[in-house]
Amino acid sequence: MAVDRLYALLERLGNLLRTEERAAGLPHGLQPVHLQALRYLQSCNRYSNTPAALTEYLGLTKGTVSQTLLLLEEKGLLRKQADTQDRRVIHLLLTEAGRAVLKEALPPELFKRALTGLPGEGEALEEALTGLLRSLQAANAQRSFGACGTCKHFKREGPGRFRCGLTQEPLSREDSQLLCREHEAVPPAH
Amino acid sequence: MAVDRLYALLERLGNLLRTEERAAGLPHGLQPVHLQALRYLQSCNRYSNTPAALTEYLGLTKGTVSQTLLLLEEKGLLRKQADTQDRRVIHLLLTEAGRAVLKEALPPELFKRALTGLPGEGEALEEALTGLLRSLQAANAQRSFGACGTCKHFKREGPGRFRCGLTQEPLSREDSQLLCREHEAVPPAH
DNA sequence: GCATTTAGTATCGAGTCGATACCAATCGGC
DNA sequence: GCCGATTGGTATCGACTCGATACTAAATGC
Repeated sequence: MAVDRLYALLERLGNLLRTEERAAGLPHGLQPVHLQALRYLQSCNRYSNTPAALTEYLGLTKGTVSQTLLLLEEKGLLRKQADTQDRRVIHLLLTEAGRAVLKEALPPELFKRALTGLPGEGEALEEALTGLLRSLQAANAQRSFGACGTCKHFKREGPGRFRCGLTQEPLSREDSQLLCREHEAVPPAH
Repeated sequence: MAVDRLYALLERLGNLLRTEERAAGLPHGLQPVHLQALRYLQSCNRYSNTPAALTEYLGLTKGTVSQTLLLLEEKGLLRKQADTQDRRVIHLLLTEAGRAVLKEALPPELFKRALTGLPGEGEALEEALTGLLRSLQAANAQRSFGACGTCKHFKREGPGRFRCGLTQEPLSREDSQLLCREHEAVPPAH
């Protein structure tokens, strides 16, 4: 029974967010999925700003995402840059216009206002939702797209010096806060 | 900053649910919004099973919802019944087939599985999400569509005997658990 | 080297969704 | 009562999402 109620709650919240997002994108002629793509590209690292990564993130098919990107490029909100190593790969970079739109539209004003009344800045809620999301992603065999610094491959080498255990690349403090498509959550301590 | 993270979390959860829902509806040729409509109609009371109420619940326009209902009626998942009092109003009733589809499809299997691992049956999460939803609905000047028994018009008249302070109608125990479009949350105690 | 896999694009059709226009019934003044 | 305003619902249209399928090109594996 509790499962049904939780499901209904999440569905309703999702719809509300979507409606808000639709309204927020309307002045710019953007749909919810466009804003979501822009937001992802703004917060992902340099290995995860490709159509394929975005496809996994959004949970859509690559054909659908390809169309979305075409539209965003036409509107001048992002540009494509060929990868120097792998000539099949394309990197998606937000333009200044893209950043500006995002800054104006997300999160929607009403969402921010509704959240100010939340107890304890919503820390507990954030933790609970993260747990739920990880659980759902695990059940779906989906990537988690967490922040680099919370990944099990993340290694501390000194004050302000980090490294990725997977690519062996050094990481800056800013890097550690970006989303990574290779992210794997640290298994919870028992 | 915490607002951004919370927003991202909710957006992602919403997308995941939507993807699940899409998959769950596919075998029946139904879209997410169709399942949502069926679920609402299953759990709302007899004053709230109209196109207008569903429109408010889903946050769409009445034209859009009218189309959705046309499709569901064609598929034999619901039937329409004219109101005896107000001849403009139509009541939407799930058919057996509609109930069957819903029972099979929602909540999606993976969601149920993901939730079993949640601490404390998710009671705390449910409470937090309810608070967030109410807050968002208030900010949006939207109706809350809560269960009748949690409404400020709900009156206890004795063991198992209730009454709605708005319509003055007597309510059964089952009535008290159904969603109502006139629902207004009890203001939180200070 | 050659089959397989992976990254991305192109095209098509089904369907959502909002906007606009419309009709019928009810309600509110008076 | 009566007439304008409001409410409940439908119809139609166009923009857009999304999945499915088919395709190209580059990389990978054996």
